[in-house]
Amino acid sequence: MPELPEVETIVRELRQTISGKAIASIEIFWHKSFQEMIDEPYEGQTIESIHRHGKYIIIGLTQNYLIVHLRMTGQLFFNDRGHFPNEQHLRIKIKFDNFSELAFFDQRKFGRIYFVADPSDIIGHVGPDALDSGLDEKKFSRLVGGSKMNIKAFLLSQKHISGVGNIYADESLFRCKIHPASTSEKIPVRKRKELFHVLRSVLLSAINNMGTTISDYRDVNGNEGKNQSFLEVYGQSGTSCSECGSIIIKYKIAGRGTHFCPDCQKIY
DNA sequence: CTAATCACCTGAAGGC
DNA sequence: TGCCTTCAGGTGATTA
Repeated sequence: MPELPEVETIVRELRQTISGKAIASIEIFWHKSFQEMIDEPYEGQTIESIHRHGKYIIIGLTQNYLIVHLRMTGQLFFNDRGHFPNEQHLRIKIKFDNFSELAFFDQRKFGRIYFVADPSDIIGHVGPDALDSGLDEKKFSRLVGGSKMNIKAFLLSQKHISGVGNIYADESLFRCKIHPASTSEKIPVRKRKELFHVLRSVLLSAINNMGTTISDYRDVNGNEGKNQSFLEVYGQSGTSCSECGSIIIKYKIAGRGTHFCPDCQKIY
């Protein structure tokens, strides 16, 4: 479900809702969802910081960390009433004082919350965040030029650049007029740099729109995003391309449903 | 290094 | 209505 803009939206809301709160207890309803990597007490530890790296949420506690990955259908909801109207798919509750709590719902059970001493235990192998201030067009171009993967697979692999998933990969490649099956290293330097800027602008405007809700994504308050009405290719197969009028098509590239305009997007 | 396939899970949608 | 197949915003392991 969530890619960088959805996770960023959640992180910003978590800062508003749970910063400074002390953990009273954690209730686990699906054991695999909670990976306790260290034998330390989390009770009494306070939420000191909340950050994001790619699609991972890093919650800094007094001594240790909670790392959250929502995978396909994970959701984090905050409330201060002590219960939810519908608790189907509820996997974990992090309870604070005075009945407030952060709940992790996850229909497909792929998501995880890890309790660790060091975030790099979980995200050490993850590449730079797509919005990392240390990443520039030159570094991005060099990363793309060093890969023989097709560009769709390159963007989806989190080890080169992290945070990009299926929706924003397709949208960025469309806006850049690059065919998703293009070999990364064959894309001209000029186009690689253009892709860097287009990718960032696609991600930033999705953040401004509070993320994209296709089916499951909701923010911490249960609200849907607004970015889905601005998609040009994702989920648009059969409609006409906004640039040339050709029919947007969908087929499997890099093992994923991939949407693009067969006429606008050039293959390298 | 890259590519393909399976695995992890549940539920919605489409074909018959 | 019911059964069967396919697909879904992710990623890690395994096997060519």
